[in-house]
Amino acid sequence: MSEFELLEPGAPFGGPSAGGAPGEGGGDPLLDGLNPAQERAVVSRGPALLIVAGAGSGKTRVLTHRIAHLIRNKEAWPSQILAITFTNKAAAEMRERIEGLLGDGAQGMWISTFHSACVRILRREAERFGYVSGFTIYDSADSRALLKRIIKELDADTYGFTPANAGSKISKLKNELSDADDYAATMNENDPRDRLFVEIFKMYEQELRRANAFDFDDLIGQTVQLFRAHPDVAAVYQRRFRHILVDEYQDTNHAQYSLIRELTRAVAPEEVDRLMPPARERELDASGGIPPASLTVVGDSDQSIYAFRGADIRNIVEFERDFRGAEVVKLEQNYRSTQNILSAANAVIGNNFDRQEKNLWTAEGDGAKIVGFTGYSQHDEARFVAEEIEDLHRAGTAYGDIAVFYRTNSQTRALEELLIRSAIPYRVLGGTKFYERAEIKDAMAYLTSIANPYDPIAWSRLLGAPKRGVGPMAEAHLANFQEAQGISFHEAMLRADEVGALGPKLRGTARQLAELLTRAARMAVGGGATDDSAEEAQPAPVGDVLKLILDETEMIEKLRAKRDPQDDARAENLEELIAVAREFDAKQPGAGLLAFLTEVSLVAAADDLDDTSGTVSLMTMHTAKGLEFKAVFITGVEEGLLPHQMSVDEVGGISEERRLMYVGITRAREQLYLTLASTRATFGDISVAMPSRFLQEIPEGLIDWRQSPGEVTGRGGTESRALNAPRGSSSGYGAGGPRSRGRIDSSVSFGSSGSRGGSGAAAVSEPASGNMQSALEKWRERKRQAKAAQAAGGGFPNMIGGAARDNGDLELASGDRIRHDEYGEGRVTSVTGVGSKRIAHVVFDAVGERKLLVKLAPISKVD
DNA sequence: TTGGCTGCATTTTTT
DNA sequence: ATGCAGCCAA
Repeated sequence: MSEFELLEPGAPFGGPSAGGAPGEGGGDPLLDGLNPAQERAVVSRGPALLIVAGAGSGKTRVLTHRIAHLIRNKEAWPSQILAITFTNKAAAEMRERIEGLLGDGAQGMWISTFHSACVRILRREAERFGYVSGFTIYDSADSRALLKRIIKELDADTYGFTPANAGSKISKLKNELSDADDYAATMNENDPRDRLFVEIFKMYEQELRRANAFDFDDLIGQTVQLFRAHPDVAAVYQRRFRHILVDEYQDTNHAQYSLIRELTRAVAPEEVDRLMPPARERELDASGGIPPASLTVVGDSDQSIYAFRGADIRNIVEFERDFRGAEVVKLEQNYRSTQNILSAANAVIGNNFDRQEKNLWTAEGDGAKIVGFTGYSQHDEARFVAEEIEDLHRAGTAYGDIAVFYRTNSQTRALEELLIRSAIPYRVLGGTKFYERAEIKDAMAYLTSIANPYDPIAWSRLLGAPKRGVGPMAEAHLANFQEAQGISFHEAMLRADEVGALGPKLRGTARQLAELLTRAARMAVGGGATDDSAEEAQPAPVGDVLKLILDETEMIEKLRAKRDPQDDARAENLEELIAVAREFDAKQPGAGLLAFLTEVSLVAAADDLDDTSGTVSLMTMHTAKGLEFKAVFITGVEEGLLPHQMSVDEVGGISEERRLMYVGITRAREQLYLTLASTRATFGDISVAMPSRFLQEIPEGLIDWRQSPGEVTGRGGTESRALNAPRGSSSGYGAGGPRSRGRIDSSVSFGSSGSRGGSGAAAVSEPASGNMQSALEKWRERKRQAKAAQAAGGGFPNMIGGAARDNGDLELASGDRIRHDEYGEGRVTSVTGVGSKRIAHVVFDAVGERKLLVKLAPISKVD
């Protein structure tokens, strides 16, 4: 491949810097404006370097400048650089910044994620170990689909196995580079569950191989195995990459660590002799081997938040012991946040006992105080967030500079609802990703199957989408035939006539489908030219292949023909997919179907951040890592949520949650909001939420409570103080500045007729002190208002009323007269259910009998 | 075989 | 509350 040609010119290897003495300032533009620690991190040379980079300490700058410095000084060729990041987004940004420093000089560098780098290697070397270069990459949904079949076949569900738990167990093992045999060797022989798991694991591996597919974890693990089993293959990369740089090193797992180890191994003299092309004199050390690559890792153990998926914090903690002669540079000066924000971050993280001391500081000022707010419910909390965002926006902060973080994806609902209502443009990062949508997966299944006609998951999926009368029975017959003949699924369908059990109609359908896939496959590789002319045979653009599939299957038309408005959205998503493919074709002409599939498989949540301009960003705190915003809201700062309930019994769980909180806090440049709710609905039931312990770890002077937890629970006293609520010296509700607090309550009834807007605004416009008395008073006032709102009736039934409306303690009994916004008046015949699930059976005068959820229905009592 | 209905589990974070 | 899975009827 062409990358290797870049090795040609004689390059000095890790030797004394050939040119311009670094470090002497000397107006080197790459060192201008760096602080001493940063400069050291750029110019240091040696076998290994650990850059301990606190949040916001300019590590990307250091990393990019270090690479540019190596190139500029002719210490390395671009092709000898391997830079590994965690997300594609980070990789793209790094490449961009290096190009900014070097121009075209960045050509030929490998700047990618662990996963992309491994795919690249595996595709090139796949044949060596029984795979084909066109292998499919299974995402977790695909893995689960496969596991589901296996568990069913083994009847393992009766032992409590689910695709999810078996999958995560397998994933954990693979991250440790263990296989089924390793597990079998250490398991309890007498435990049937263990033995069954080994069965599942083995069958899973076998099926993956048969499908010519890798799962996510394999990408790393198999690359390591490849290097270990084939030293000559490893030597190619060990020789090639002279400088390896790894970002977010604290989040590497054992497999990734091993990969780095393999890549930074010296090449033994006897391997050198087998190298193609022959090694050059200057590449060799005294023994006749090739010396190990230099390794630079950047990380911050305080930001390690992926232990749950195998990240091993020891990788960074023990780096110095691991890589002899390693130098350590600490970056502690923060260039991102105000001192108040940093103090809060330091205070929180300081409660983790087993950490290296590190203190972020900034030369900038204290900045604004952190704002705290406690809502009565998650809707109340969300409303506060929405209103603050409006205020920020009015005051000149762009929407794109604002982010809202949360612990779990399910928290987006309430937030989205209020943002929509407030007409605030926003986007949700992560969560249900574009490529996880059913219709997109359907369409992608065709492309996957074209690239890999042995993939049963893709094939099975495309059979049923769109519906064409092929059910489980027909699928099983075809699959059996496929397996018995050892042919691809496409061939099996092409020869459907030989499958006795199939009716004539199904045979026809199968053949037709096979012909379409074959035609598309021929298009994808290049017009089906003969071997000799293969070079001229141009592979068709991915967009054209996709278009052919969608046209022939009429997937879009069929969706449009349905009545459900959701299906219109699905059709649009498919149009969007075509656009995505076309864009890919334009950006990487001739890259081909396989490259497109790879890219799609490896896009991460944070990757589609690119076009964040003009919208508020919503994301989990995990997704937020590596990003920064002028204003940040951290929501749901409650016990059970942050720290999450699931983490409390796990060893080290709380510490990890604390680091997550730390990551969240340190994303903010100027303004930080911490919000929570005193009650939260989970599974439809409402439960009381306690403020997070992390709140108490923040010095009280740093937080300006707009509404403290004490005020909201009504049990003010103790909690107020514990939670730094302003005692007496309240900066309470409404005293916060030139804003009209009234909006908070008026928006409760947003969407209903404006008839009671006035009273709502009046009710809370008076400043209140943070004591219990007034908190209670306010709470009562709120209730009164809510009642008044109901009594007023009227309003728009279609507004997202459910959330804002909460009839709460509305008591109904058989015989009561009520008024419904839509149905008019009626009489209650009975009330069933309890609590929030009470249902009123009502006979309406106009429309007859209806069943209504008392809590949420737009109803009120008529006296 | 499909589509609709009912019942149930769901909520930790992701390359 | 919602979405998915499994069951049943057409």
